[in-house]
Amino acid sequence: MTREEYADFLLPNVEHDRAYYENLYPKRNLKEGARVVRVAPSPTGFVHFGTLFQGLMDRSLATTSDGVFILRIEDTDQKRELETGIEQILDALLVYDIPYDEGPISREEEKGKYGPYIQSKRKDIYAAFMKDMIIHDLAYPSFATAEELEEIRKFQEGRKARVGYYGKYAKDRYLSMEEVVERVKKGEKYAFRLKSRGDFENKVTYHDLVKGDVEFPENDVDYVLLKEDGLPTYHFAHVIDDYLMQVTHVVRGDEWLSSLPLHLELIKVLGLPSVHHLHTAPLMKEEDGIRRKLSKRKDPEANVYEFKKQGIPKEAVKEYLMTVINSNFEEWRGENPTKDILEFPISFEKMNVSGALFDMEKMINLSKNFISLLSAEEVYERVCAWAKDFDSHFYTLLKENKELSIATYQIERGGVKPRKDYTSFGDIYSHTWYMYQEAFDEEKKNYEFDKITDPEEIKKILTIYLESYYEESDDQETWFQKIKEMCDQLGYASNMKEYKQNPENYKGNVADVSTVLRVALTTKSRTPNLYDIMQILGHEEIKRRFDSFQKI
RNA sequence: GGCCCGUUGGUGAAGCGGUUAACACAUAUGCCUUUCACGCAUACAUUCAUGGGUUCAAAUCCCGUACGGGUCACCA
Repeated sequence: MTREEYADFLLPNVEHDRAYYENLYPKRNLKEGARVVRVAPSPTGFVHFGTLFQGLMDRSLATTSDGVFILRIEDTDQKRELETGIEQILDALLVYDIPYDEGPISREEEKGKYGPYIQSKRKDIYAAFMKDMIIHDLAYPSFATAEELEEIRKFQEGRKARVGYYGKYAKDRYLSMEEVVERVKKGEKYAFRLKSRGDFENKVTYHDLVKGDVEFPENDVDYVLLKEDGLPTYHFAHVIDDYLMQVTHVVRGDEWLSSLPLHLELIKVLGLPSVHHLHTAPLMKEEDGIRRKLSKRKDPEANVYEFKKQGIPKEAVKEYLMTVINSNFEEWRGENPTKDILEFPISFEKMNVSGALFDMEKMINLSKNFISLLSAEEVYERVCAWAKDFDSHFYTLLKENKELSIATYQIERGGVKPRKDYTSFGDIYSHTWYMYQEAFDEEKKNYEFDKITDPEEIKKILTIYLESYYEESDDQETWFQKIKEMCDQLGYASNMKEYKQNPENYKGNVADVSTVLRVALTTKSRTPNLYDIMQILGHEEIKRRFDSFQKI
């Protein structure tokens, strides 16, 4: 039996050979230095923050070098696959506006000439490569069951030996073709393993673009490459895909660093051109004094959907991500406040090596700043889009009160010192509900009177103000002048400096009186400019709110 | 346990043999102000995990230790 016949026997019905696929894809015609990168999530749960992190990094790396950004779905684990996993990934990249040049656009359709981009559709390709490996005696079928592997492990642990299927422990690598054929014919199940030629005693160094020089022993473990179900493991699949898709830079989380020796051996043994690697540190979370990776299971903030739900603008999320990816981003942003985030010259050297703590405060700050720079109309558009999905009550309010909403967002917006009190779109209602008549009547009111709390005094101020001083057509200066006049009449200081010098001469000051008006109208002691609020509410509504207060 | 990687303020970090150890977020105080937010000002690492070495000189180079993280699957 020749090795070719042997390979045919083990992998029948494989339509094409390795060379066929190698000639199938045209060589990419890119300019010098162009980077071809890919993000390769597996559809096994909600979309992790890390996927977005890597997606943005890849998009940036590709864009700044006139390269290509590929989305590839790694769905070779059928047990863990989620039904809507692929859709969620596609949706997340769409929502966060991280476009890819090649990849699936739905479960059936895709764009790009180097596909398929969903690994489960590439089964034949992996089989073709495996067949080639069998012919060249680089891999072998292994019948080892989970129980047998467990036994080997226990034995190794008992002797304090390194665990794993390697060297003399890898019994099946010594099987003859005849023995294999016999066992296969008996119906025994098998997977394909690498026939490693590495030597653990041999140290090699590799230059990772993020981690720098890394030294480790050669791989000598016969890892499974093709599983019993015919699907490849990650190690086998990504090496072949990255080769066929002509990826130049493998960007991935640093949990992969320890399997780099295996990947380097595969690349070498298959005779593939070398690629650059970037092993990036994960986002961490600190809890009870210990740091750990942001976890899908335990941390809601690891789910990208959470940010959408909270109403944090996608731009702010990306800005935050970029500050973690390259720490000099903020400096650049300071100098280029209006440029597209993808114009930032991202660099390998600046990528963080250790693993940053996820900082929600920082993200909120970025969100706040971003929202403060939008126009009132933009805020309205965005908050509507958010409320449509997450707050139907607010959504109807917004739709029925477009002018009023925009006028409200206009308060202290624009100019060099824009107001920054909205931390997210989800936060806006709590700052603005009192502007809507309907909401004002519905909400449970907790009047936050501060200095002046005597109900009779408050009622007196409101009555006198409305009867003798309030004039809707007044400009802000006149409006305030009149409040001051009222203060003088009622024994409150109209001049703050004077009041500070001799507080005992007065019942209170103009700030205290303003607070009474503010609270009576909004229930809150802290609001944006009161004059603007009163202009928007209008005479009638002001009177209505004052009157309703008189009854309490 | 083996093998890798890391350690500069509360957080992200700049720093690449000689610096008052940048900057941003957070925190505190003050100023401004009709409230709040904004803005402005000031404060916050007597020291770069730790011990030793090299050097005229170390956060920066070397070695050890401690601590933290990752990984040791027919999961990715």
